[in-house]
Amino acid sequence: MKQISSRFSIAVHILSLIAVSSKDCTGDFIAGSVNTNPVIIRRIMGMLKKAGLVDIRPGVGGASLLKDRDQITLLDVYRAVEVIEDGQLFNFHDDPNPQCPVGRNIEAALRSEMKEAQSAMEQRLAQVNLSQLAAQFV
Amino acid sequence: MKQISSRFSIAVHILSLIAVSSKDCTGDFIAGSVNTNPVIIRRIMGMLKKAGLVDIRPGVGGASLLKDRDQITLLDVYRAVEVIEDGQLFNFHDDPNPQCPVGRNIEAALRSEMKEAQSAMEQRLAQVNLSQLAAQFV
DNA sequence: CACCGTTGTAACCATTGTAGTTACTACACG
DNA sequence: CGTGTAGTAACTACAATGGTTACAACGGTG
Repeated sequence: MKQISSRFSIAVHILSLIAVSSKDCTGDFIAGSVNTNPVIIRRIMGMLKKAGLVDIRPGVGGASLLKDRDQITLLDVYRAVEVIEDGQLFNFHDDPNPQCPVGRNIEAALRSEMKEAQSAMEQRLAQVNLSQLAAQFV
Repeated sequence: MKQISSRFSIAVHILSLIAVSSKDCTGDFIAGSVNTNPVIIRRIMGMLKKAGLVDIRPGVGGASLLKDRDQITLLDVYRAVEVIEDGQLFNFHDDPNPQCPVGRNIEAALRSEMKEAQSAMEQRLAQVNLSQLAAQFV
């Protein structure tokens, strides 16, 4: 299966850098720490900006957090960069046969469980914020 | 992002059919209820067979469960069909820069949280078995 | 045994998401 | 104005997915 995109881990990396770094964080500087192309960083920072997590200064460069470090959770970051259709982690096969009792009823039953499982994961992500994470790499 | 493959929902559909159906479940019959190509069904049933969940009779056709309905959880099905590298739902970007304090330490910290989030989802899937699901479509 | 329906695969295709690259424009400041 | 940065568009390469056709292997039944 396709894993959840590394955009998420890169985004967390970006925000951590901005959080702990006193100096100006330019896209190229971040790209050096993440070890990837600056355009990748700019794309993801664009998503973080759109989500209202960071402020980016065009022209002169540099980024800063728009919220307090302990107000940004991993779920916020996940939601900012993992744009899925309808936010549904699980895919459901199209058009089960309504003539069949199983085909007719399985969708509602299974979708409910899928939603619960996804929610369990998201709740766990919501428990961790940037401060807690940054404290782990002293 | 790419959603979790519909193989999972189809696999649950297949097992539900086998569980509630008294007559022989052939691949073509199941394909009719799922509303897809029989080869898709055979591929997924092959995974379920390899996982030890079902027994399939070649030649004459027909499948049956190898475990009791309440001994097969959604997590069993998920693990049977969603084969990910190392079983890791989250992807982590390669080779953060070890020269940078953030790049050097973020991987361990973040991987730990990713593991917890994935585990939370899987634990939720493990709470539901085929009997409970089948009971929902009376 | 011959036939028939089924399972088990291999091969191929179109579509989509991902990650990366190059190139260019827009912007802010000294 | 010149420099360095952000913001994008366009393109490539690669992999997963879902689907399709085709064919071999298998197991009963007439």
